Amino acid sequence: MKPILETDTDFFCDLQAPCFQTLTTDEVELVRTSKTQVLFRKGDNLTKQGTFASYVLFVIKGLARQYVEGDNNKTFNLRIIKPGEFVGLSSVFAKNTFNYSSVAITDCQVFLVEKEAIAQIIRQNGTFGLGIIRRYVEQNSNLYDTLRTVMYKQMNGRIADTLLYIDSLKAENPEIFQLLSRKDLADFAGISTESAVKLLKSFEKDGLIELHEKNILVVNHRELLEISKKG
Amino acid sequence: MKPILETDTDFFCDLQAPCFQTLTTDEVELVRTSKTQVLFRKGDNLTKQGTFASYVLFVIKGLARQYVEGDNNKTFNLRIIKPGEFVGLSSVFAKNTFNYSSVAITDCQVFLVEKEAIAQIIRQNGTFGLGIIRRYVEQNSNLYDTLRTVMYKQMNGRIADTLLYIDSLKAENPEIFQLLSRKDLADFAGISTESAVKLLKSFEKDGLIELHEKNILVVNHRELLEISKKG
DNA sequence: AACTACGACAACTTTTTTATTGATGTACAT
DNA sequence: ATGTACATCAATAAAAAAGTTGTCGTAGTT
Repeated sequence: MKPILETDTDFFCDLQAPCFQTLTTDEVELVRTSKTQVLFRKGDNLTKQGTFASYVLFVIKGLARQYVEGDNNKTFNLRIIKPGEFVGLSSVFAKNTFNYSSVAITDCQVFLVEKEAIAQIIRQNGTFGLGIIRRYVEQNSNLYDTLRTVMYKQMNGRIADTLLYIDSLKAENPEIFQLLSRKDLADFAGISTESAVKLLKSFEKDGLIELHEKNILVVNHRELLEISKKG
Repeated sequence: MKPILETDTDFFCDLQAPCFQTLTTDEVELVRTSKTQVLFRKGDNLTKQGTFASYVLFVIKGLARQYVEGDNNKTFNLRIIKPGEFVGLSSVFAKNTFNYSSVAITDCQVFLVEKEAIAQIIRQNGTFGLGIIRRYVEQNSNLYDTLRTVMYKQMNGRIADTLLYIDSLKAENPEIFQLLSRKDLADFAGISTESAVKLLKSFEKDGLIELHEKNILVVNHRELLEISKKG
């Protein structure tokens, strides 16, 4: 019997992703030997906040939602994780545990690399390290934006931000809105589900967006941006 | 701001579980410093088949379902994980990855111990090791039973086995059947959901069980056992 | 060839989850 | 004190998932 979900060979774009292009043959080999590939099905957790993190995840295919968990079932959505992105990078450098959870919103083909291998490669391959740092910096910057949004904006601005963010993913993932419930959107904006529903209706009435079941069409991008800025 | 889900102190039965009673003060300290505690919510994965396993999970509270994943969305349920049980023990000794998935069927308070700590304690505390081995052996034996069931029994025997197994958990967890769907039961028996539904009805007609929505009452234990034996 | 033991599919019903709406309460700002 | 910006609750509607049943096909048995 052969293992079913962990075969190396059945996924052609193995280490084809841009960020691995700078690796030497040896380094590719190191990654290859210390990696495993897993299919996360829609609904599976890629990471669970608080569990030990001994590896980094790299999404090859599929979409996931990253969120932080608070008390009594509150969740706050941070971002949509796309193919080509890492999850749990901080485990390599600092914290021993994942500081957020993430869940597949479509089936996700992911590979996992043990953190020691990543650390080793960064040590010896500056270009690769630079790429990692770049990603890190960007995530960090996004976090600041999010923080600002949560601290200073109110409902309208927040949901506008959320809509703009999700809409920005639509080019690559036209089905993205269908994958998110009203609660998911609310949790991106950090407002109650009911408020989200009401605001969406109100935005629709004002001709900013169109609601087609779960799909949302941004009609007046400019004005949404305005609302986002006003806060 | 204090961390929300990982506090040490907010769960009194910390290391009260029987299997930790033989630990010395030092050993308790070792566990304590290399553990983290996490609340898995209903539906969260405790483990995902194929991911790197650098720790062992110990369930303090709540129930989970352990299963193996096959091709195209087939899952086969292995057991219900109860409080006081370990998940992912094999990661300590052998395989570097979890060889099964598990998912919380109620909220689960769990603590995670890094495998090196467990290994260290086993090295120095034979009694503790013995307990671990005992668990291991039992799980192993159960696996053989399962294998036999799957290989040699047919529908009636399989679903009878499943009913008897779940029923055996009912004393401690009266709500257990309500936590499982027909598909879950079918996946314990390794048969199709439709077959499971039909068999349950037929067992009810024959007076072996009573179906009250999702709850199932085993009426004729003896005869079910008979069916299980006949295969 | 007829039979048995299933799984797969389709149609349908029931249950559960998600979405929606209005009403009420509260804290904070003006 | 009054208004604004929400959350929360409750009631309901709509959508999705789970459960049910009958029919059929196929593979292995007798």
